[in-house]
Amino acid sequence: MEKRVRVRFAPSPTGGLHLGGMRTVLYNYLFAKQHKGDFILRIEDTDQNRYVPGAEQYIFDCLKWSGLEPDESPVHGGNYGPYRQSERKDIYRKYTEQLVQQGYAYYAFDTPEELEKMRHDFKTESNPSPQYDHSIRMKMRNSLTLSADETQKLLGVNTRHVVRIKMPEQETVSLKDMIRGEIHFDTSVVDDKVLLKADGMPTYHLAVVVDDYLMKISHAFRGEEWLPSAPVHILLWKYLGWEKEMPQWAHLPLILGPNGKLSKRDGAKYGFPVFAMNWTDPKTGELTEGFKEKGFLPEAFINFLALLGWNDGTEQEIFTKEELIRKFSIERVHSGGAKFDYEKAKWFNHEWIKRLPTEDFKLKIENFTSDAIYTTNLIDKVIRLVKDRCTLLTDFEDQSYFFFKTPQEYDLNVVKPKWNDAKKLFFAEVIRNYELDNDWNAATLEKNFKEIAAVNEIKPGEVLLLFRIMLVGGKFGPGVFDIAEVLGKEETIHRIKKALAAF
RNA sequence: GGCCCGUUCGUCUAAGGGCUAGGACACCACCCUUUCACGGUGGUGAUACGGGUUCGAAUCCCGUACGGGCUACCA
Repeated sequence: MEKRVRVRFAPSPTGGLHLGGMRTVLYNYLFAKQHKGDFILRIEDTDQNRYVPGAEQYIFDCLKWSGLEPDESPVHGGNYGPYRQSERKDIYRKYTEQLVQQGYAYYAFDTPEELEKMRHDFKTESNPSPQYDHSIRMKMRNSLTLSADETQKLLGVNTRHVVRIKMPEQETVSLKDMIRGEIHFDTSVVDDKVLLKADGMPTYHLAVVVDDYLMKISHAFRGEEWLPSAPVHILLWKYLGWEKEMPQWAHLPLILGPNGKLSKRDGAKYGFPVFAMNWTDPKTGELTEGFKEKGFLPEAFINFLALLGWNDGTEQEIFTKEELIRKFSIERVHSGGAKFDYEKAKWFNHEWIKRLPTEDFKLKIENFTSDAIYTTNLIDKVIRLVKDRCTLLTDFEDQSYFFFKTPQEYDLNVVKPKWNDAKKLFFAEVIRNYELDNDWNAATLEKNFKEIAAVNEIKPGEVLLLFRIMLVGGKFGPGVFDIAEVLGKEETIHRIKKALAAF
């Protein structure tokens, strides 16, 4: 049977597209691709209050950058549309009516004020948050307590109402989770969840069941936070007569921050991204940083995300997307939450940068490097020398600017104690020697440099560091003769002369 | 409060009744490099606690503690 795996998002980045949400996408994607099935994205536009302009496109951009594009979605289309819930209101209404007729659900006319009063009146020390459940529902205004005539009258004049599921008393609902095994719930402690809201839009509980059935979803993986409402969904599958077609469930563990669950705030507070890409909230103007703009490769992003709660049982840590598709198994996903470690995430990125061919690296750093540097003819040579020193793509310019700019200042603290007339003469000789050099490669440059030092009875250690300061200004950078080779004869000699004047 | 989920080095994790509990990140030391990184070698460091089952428990069972989630006309 064909596998159809789906993930759902609210059109609001905070509604699920942080690290945890992205990992949910990733696991759904890997499972679908492994079984040659379809990966389906749904958009949860059931709550207009949560809708954020531009968020839907942003979600797709993030998936595209990560290489996790869905096969079916509101923007990609498919044979099971429409894919937006706001366009499926009639469908939800129809199944809701069916549930009411069969006695599995009921109309509730309680106003928000009445609900609030209920929560206040029934609040006790041992029950701080009373629920609309079997013990309360007969004390409220709904089609269970009202006569049929009264109910019809209220409905006839379009009284605002919701439809609630009628949770049975003292039944045990069991769920078989692919990660956690069998889980049991007592229906007495689950409340009568709203299925259809007063505005005619479904809640998640109704939509997830109706959509999954109609769209022939075979596997549904979602965050652990959904576990408590799973009995509602299972009962709905049963009540609607679709139990045999119910998807297989897996509830993924949470991703935690430095203290407690990972939040958008953690990112700002500890200086690491929690979103795949930069997001500017159009309402507040607040910017949340993304891994992309921070200088991460998408390959590294999905690699560390996949390993946050899963491994293949070997000691392998670096996986390509293709390897992940091949080796992923939902059964090996952990049941416990995982704390996000930014240092390790950076390590993954470094590993991926080291594996990147220089031509690919060059393409990746284009947006992180100023034009003045990127367009020089030295760039390819510099990349070869500097690439492996970059942990983030943004590191490149810091690691290479001195190739393109003659030092204006020198680390004189290093120079002073070593500087004397003998060194001055030594470098004058180096200049003379290098001026005659037609080969200009690091090996001969080093050989000649050390020969001159030997002749002058100077230990190479006495002058190597000075040479470095002359070329780059400080104690940093790749091998000093490699730098000289890339700089070229003219610039190298120019820098020595300039430094000689400045020391 | 109730319900549900969870707990192995600081962090991510391996070990599914049987050797000195293995690896990675981070940290430390040494080597390499007369810079800083990379790299190499080594080191510090964990089965939450208490019972039970068993010849034998990180592993199975019970309890406790701790952490997390849910408890909306949000997802």
